[in-house]
Amino acid sequence: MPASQSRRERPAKPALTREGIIDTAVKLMEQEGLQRVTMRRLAQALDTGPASLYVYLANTAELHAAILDRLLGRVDLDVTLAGADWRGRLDAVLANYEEVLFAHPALARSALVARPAGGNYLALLETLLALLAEGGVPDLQAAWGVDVLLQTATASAAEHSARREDSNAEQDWNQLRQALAGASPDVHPHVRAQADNLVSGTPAERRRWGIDTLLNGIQATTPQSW
Amino acid sequence: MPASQSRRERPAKPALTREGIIDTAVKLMEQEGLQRVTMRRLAQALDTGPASLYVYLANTAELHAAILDRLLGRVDLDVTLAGADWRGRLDAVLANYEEVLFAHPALARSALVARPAGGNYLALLETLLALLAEGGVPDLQAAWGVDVLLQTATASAAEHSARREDSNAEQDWNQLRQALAGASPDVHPHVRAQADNLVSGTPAERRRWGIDTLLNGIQATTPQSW
DNA sequence: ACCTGAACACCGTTCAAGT
DNA sequence: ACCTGAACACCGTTCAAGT
Repeated sequence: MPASQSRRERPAKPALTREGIIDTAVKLMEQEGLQRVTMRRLAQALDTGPASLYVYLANTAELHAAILDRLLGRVDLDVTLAGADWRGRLDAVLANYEEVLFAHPALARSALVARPAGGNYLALLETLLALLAEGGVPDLQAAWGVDVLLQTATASAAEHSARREDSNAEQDWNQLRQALAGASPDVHPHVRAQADNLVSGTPAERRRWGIDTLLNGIQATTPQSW
Repeated sequence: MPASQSRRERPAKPALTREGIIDTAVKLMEQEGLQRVTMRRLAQALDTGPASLYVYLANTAELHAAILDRLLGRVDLDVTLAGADWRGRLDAVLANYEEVLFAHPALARSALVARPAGGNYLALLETLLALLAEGGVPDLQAAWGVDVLLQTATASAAEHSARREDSNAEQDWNQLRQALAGASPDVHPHVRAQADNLVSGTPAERRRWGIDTLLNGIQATTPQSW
């Protein structure tokens, strides 16, 4: 019996690869949330020490970016809504993008800062640019527009998913409602008058309006116009 | 000599108060950055143990929220640009808001998730709502609009300041430029064609266009229109 | 009521040494 | 080249005990 087979308590430990590490990281995130995907825990899941991961990943930020790009692969870019025009399809893609991020607030937050540069992000950009082109949006406006569209969708996902996950975020929200409703009509007349409007609408309604607003603005606003 | 004066190596240790703690936290942040404002370091700066802070603050998130509201007090809401219309003034307020957040990327990031409910935030909302009202923007559109305007400004600050602070974020950016420029004309034709446009413009130009785009959209888009 | 020492249960990252 | 044990320098939060 060769020495390599003498101890077989666990399934053969697979060789470390960047892909394999990220696979495990995604699984770990799905089971325990991104906040549990630390270098140490990930190493433990891979049956090694944390130092080993630094052969494949420069730091935690790079790990999170890699996880994000993996997740972006789940966004359905081939939405074929029967009879939907380009706006309807663009809305569907962004809604789906938000849904994917919605499951992982911390990831959405990191997406706002560390732009992914992976293949799946490129594919998402391509789809959005194609839809804007189909809608006759001039090139530069479309290019700058996708940025704002994605930024809004990402921020939205970060906010709403955090509100669901952290009980603190929900408390913050209630505190804000109270502060708005209790605003003095003398000091903050507009806030007071608009207290209800400021918190009205479902997340879906807000998103829908936000995207529509952005699209209307993007179509109407030439960068050189001022 | 009373016992209370027998040891006087350091200036009399001031009694802990929430305000005092946050004062110290803001100073600490200015000197060493938000990432250094931990419960432990803050306690050290206050010449006490970390457990003492939990009498006044429920957790680190609450600490960061309090710091944020303090900083919001520095946004100049009385911009009186000679001859500027409401749009010009709104742009100035948001530019100033971004500047204030720009100095502290981590804070900008937290602002996206934990909405501040303090007095300074209320004052900012009031100013923005007043400017939109002056511009004749219908109430509901104005209420939903300030949200998107602030969200965009916040996300923008978070992104650009992170790029300045983390050398990693700058690397990410360069990687993205490369990925865009190197996109295959067959697989990602729109991305390839728009590679330059996607990264063109200064942050200021982008912000200006973004706000203008948003305002045009907000004015043109009724929530009930679909 | 307010404050705190000490502990619990963790982190990221580096580096010299091994294979 | 790849991998790792061990260490360095930290974290947030709790809780029993003190004043």
